Amino acid sequence: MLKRTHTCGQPRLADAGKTIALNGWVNTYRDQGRGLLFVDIRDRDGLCQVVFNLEHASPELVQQAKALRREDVIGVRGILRLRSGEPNHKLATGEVELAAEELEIFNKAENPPILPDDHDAEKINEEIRLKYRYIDLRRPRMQHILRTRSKVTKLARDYFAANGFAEVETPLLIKSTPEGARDFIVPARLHQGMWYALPQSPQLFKQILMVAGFDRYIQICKCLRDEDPRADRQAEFSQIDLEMSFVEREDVMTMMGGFAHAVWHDILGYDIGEIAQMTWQEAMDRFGIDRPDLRNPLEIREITDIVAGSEFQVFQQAIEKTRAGRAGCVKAIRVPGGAEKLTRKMTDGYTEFVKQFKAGGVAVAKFTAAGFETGIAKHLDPFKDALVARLALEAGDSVLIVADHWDTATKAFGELRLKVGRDLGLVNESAWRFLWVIDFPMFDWDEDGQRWVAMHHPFTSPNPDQFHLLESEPGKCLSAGYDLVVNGSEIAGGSIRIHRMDVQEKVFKLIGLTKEDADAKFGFLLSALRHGAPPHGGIAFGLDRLLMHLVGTDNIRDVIAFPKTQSGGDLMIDAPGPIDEQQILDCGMKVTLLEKKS
RNA sequence: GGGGUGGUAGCUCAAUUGGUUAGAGUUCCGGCUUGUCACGCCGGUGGUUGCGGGUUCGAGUCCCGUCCGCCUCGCCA
Repeated sequence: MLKRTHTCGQPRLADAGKTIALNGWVNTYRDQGRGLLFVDIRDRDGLCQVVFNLEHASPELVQQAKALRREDVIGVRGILRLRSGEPNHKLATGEVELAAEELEIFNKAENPPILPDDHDAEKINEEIRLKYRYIDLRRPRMQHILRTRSKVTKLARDYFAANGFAEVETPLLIKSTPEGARDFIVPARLHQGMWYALPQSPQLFKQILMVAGFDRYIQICKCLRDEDPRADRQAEFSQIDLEMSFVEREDVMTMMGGFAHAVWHDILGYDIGEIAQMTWQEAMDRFGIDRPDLRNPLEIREITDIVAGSEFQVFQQAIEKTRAGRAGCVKAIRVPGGAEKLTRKMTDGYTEFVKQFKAGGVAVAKFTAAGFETGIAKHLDPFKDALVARLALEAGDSVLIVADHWDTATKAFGELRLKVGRDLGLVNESAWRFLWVIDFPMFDWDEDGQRWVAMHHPFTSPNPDQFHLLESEPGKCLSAGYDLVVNGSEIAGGSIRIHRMDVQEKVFKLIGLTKEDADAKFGFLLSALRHGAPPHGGIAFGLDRLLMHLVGTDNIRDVIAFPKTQSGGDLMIDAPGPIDEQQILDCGMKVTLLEKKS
């Protein structure tokens, strides 16, 4: 085998005169005629031009070189030299070329369905790219992304090892749990009729590792949730998962903040500085979402108190609504300069936009020196002074208003705020805005189930000053949870956990788990908590989403080597697929598909 | 489960109101070409219009069903 002396991106002018050898793929070939043939050879770190001077070559070499085609895998040996023609400044190796004397064709390639070219890739159907992933991954962009991913995981292991963390693997075949996402399930051959579940996270195992005295644990692990994917969500995804003993909220946040600092510093050369903090309530009130994008300057203001006396039916009806113990509300966004920037077509579109979040629509008015104009101006005029003060209105602004249930108005406006910000170009796309969101409620009221559900997960502890509310006013009890948000995207989330059995039992009871259920599902946890559980807490970093930010993509499939489609398929291996009947029988089962409801 | 959108040559796209033999660029194949680098020039191959029905003298185009990709609501403790 003709083995390389350099990778394809390495040769430089300083190496000129040396005999070197390269291994790689034929990126392009440019046949100049009887005597001259250029081949760009590509490997993981770049391109190098190879030139064949065919007049002085053996007939075998001429024949082989002439037959080279894209994606053939070759080895070339020859003398590296300064290019005779103009240098190519687009290539790191652009000043030199390899004058080929020896060529070994390791493998001829069939005419490739797609070419691993970043220039083309943007246009190619992702479906084709996923089917031929082994070609798509040859692209410099994809190589860069997956190598960045590798750098991040190495950085995580180094950083946390230096801070006393031990990497421990937790099992993939575990038990289904009632709360949370749908589990992927696996039949248990040795216990016919029983099922394993694949983990949604190593949550309980890492807590038990704390009980087991490991003090500080980390794992870079796969988590699986059988829910529908999105552009930034896959059923199978990766976490940098950690847990610490003898800590309070701030200790975990400092540790994880330090890691975020190291990542942005080492990968992007960017100093993220001090990470700001905001309570969940403030985030919801000002931004309508628990992961505010602080690059967007628009803010939401509640004006329910101001317009409470309004005759306007829309306001009246909204305020009279109640749900989940919260009164309806009227909220407003001031859009600076909106009188000119927001067209009728845009604002009509906003009404359509918020309907997908169940809101009735968006009311609009312009504000000028003379007062409110257009839209619902006459319903706002009576409250002009108070509204100007609350919203800091200036002439030329527009006001967008949503009146509805609190949760509906909050959600709709939270999403609309992002859309308006994008539409008007108010978001500085190049900025990094980090934020810790803290003081989440412990529980959400579930109208359908008529019960409390854990907002984070049921092992989250109340904040130290909140324990007295746990039973008396669970809806007001705040948790010791924390989410790390960057540019409106949640990249990490965690909490201080409950380490006392009596507290854990109370929470289980509150979310409607009977003692029998709790024992059946989580008896091992309760037992562990009885046998010397230290105060502990942890956090998990979403590795895929982290990478999306670092490499600048809004498609999670770009940062996963072999991702799945929205229907959970792998287009390369054509999964999922059928299995042999014997495999099913081995599990003591037979399969009967139910009729699809029409 | 719902909403939206797309599927035509290996790839990226076009095809007027339902109307001739479904075109173009690129890849690929052949020829030419000694300094190209998205090489260039000439010629050629290449089609189950996702799949299955239907309407029609005639369907890429209209209708019904179905599969697949993407975006999204629900969902994602």
